[in-house]
Amino acid sequence: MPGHIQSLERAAAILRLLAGGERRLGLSDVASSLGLAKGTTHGILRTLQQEGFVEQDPVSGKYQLGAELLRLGNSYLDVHELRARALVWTDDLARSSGEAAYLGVLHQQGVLIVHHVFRPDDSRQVLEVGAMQPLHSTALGKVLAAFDPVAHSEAAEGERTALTGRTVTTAEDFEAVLELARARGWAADLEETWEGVASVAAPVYDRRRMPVGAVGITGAVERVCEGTEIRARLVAAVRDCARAVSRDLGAGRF
Amino acid sequence: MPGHIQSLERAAAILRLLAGGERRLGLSDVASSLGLAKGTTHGILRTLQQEGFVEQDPVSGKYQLGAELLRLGNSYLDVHELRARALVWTDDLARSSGEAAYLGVLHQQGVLIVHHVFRPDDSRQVLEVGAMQPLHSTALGKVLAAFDPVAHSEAAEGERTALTGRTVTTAEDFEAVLELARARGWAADLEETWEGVASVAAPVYDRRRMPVGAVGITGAVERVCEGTEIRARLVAAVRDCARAVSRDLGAGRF
DNA sequence: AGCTGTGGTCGACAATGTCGACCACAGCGG
DNA sequence: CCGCTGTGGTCGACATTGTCGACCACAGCT
Repeated sequence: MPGHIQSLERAAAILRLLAGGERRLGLSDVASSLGLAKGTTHGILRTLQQEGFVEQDPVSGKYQLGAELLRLGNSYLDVHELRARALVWTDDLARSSGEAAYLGVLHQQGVLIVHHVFRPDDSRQVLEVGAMQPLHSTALGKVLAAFDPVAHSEAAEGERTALTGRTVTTAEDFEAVLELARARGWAADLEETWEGVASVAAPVYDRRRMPVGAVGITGAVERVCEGTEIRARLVAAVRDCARAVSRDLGAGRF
Repeated sequence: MPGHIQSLERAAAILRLLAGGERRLGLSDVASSLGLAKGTTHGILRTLQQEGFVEQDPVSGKYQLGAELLRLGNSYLDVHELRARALVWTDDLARSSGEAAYLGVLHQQGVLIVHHVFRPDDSRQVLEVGAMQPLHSTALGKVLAAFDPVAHSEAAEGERTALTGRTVTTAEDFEAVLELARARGWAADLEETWEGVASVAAPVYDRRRMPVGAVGITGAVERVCEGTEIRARLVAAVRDCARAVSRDLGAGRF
């Protein structure tokens, strides 16, 4: 049995390394970072380059990620059934709530944003599709951790770094937060990830009633909150959206 | 010399195959499509799955692209210098022109959209970042083919399929179109790709004065055109934007 | 010049990935 | 109900394939 293909694992490690570092990396950097021989690293990089997964700056010789990854990532979105179903509903959610709407799924130890609808005003906003958010501090992450067992263990085992003064970091407090989310059917993030920013999210279920993702909205705490709580109207809008997407996926009535 | 790593090339072929087909593919489909033994294919797929590049539907056993590709594709955008410089200028372009703005680069035989600013109204629009456009019929593609020698040979060798009745397909006509683009410094697409849709684009240069991409706008022909020509105001806006981005990249004055 | 770094090449060696037969299971039709 | 045919998946022998580390050419500093 060819357990796992070594060269592929190494290629993946190289890609992740290039994705992590802000700027381009040289051949020697890559080789030493992964503990590989230069020749080996060069062979992998050359092949990755030929396939378009990696590009090389002709003058400096440094390597960076390639365009083919963007194209394939886009194709991933096309195939994604959850995202396809959620497109129209999240659009309505952003419109009715007046805030940016997000759709996230569990990926490794975080939430991967697979859809993002801009807040419906003319402000300049950057698209966050493909970005990762922490499980322990965001509304999307808490929802996943509360309702998806896999996400729960990832969140429990992972580190809970304090991103603001309000971030929940201890295991007991975090479990209490998840318990509350399970009881209420939704989760909130009150300046626990970014100062001045709050979010609400609710789970999306598939036809087997298994949680497959979370939808939510994020916005300035002054707009999203009323006192120390999320505005009830927004909570209702998010939950309605999550139910609508779940129904589209075949989860039936609740 | 380890020419090219076979297993990596095969893995890339599998990913492209999965990206091409609309729906998920089974192990046997993949193996027969690529002419590989099932065992070999399974080994590659298993590794790709472990690395997150491929996901497997637990019930049907079919394979599809994985979330890690989206994450890496997003990282590619972060590193992309051209895109980073263009962010603010394309935003202004969309605002001043009232149309959707695009930034594209050459990738294989087409234009890869690396940035897309929605038309500034409340209509529902789908993000096209990561999508590909043809070189021979779109304004972005013509600009690249006219100014970038590599793009030119790709376009000349590639097939020019007629997407509408107005698509330029013969080699002579196409070269004339490119000559016009070089003379004017910009290119147009008057319903040559989609019925009722027109676009304008201009080239972006880097610090070595080499063309590295193209910016442009796309919109309904009634709004973008005046008679049989693009509105002069929009052409000027696109060219200004292209110059601004080029200047940001260090191309200096023209 | 000479040093030290870079990316890149080469060839020997064996670890590695490949192949094709084989297995367990599921769905279908007789 | 039972084989048939399809699926995804496993296994072990074989040799192809990728790996290693020394080596090369070049560039930028001392």
